[in-house]
Amino acid sequence: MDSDASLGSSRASSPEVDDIFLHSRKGGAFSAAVSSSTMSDSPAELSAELRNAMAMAAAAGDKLGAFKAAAAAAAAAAAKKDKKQMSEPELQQLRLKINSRERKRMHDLNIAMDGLREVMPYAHGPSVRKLSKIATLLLARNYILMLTNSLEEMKRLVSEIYGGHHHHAAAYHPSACGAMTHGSPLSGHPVGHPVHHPLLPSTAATLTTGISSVRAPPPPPPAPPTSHPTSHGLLKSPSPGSAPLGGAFPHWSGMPCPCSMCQVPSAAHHHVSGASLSRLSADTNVLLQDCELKEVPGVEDIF
DNA sequence: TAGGCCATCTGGTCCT
DNA sequence: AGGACCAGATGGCCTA
Repeated sequence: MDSDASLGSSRASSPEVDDIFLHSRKGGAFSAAVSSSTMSDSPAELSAELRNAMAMAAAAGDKLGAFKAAAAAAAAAAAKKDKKQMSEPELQQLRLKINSRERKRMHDLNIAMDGLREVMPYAHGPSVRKLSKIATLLLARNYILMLTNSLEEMKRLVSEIYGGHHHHAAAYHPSACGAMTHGSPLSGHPVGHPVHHPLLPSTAATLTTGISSVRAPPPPPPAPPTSHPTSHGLLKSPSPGSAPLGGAFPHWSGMPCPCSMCQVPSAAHHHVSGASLSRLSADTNVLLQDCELKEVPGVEDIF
């Protein structure tokens, strides 16, 4: 049906997104997200030849598939000739085929972006605006840095517990996290780094399988925000019944909060144009809802 | 209404 | 040669 299926990547370094998100795309959420984009597959200036092909194919199937099939067929025929020798309709078919590929590529990119959004610790739900692409990327970067810091901190603590040397103590996470403001030395640090640790429940599995696991139905309304006193238990497991990193983000009680206390050092700051800051700040406010932190410390603290 | 975000088209370049 | 990748242009939609 879909000629795009035959237009798979030819690069070994480009894993087919269908493979990665196979199960997810069978669900409704992704499909809806992807199909929400407008498909202008029927330009007004279609050649009569193409319209005929489309009409014939459309009789047997859906319009988009028919269109793509016709375009692919024509393009395949046209491809045998030199571009300079191709007729106008043939060039048009080729152009349509290329456009279709590019659309698919961008759709795949958006699917990956949605997958990234799903594992990001921010409020999900129909009433919450989706993170923009740039905000998603910046948050993801920060999140990774945060997890990295947490991992190092845990390594340090473990070495302390087992009588190891106190190497690079306080070198990581010099913020208020730790013994200072979070009640206990361990509180305030997120669970979820993909490295299995004997003292912690393995989260590697959930992190990796969450990507390809079956996507849950459309996200439920945002989970009740968890406040600091209860949300920073380091060793807490995900709440029962929640799908770890799949579907709507289950708001792990141990998830890192994006508040300024838990943010990475300022070295992680990046360059964001002033014009973008207002929008990013707006997006950031969504993140802060999880923490019940209404004061926005400034975008620099988040991104 | 301006600005931001996004999808799409398009031509060029790079890679396999 | 074909396809992936990239960036610029364009137009639509939405929000402050």
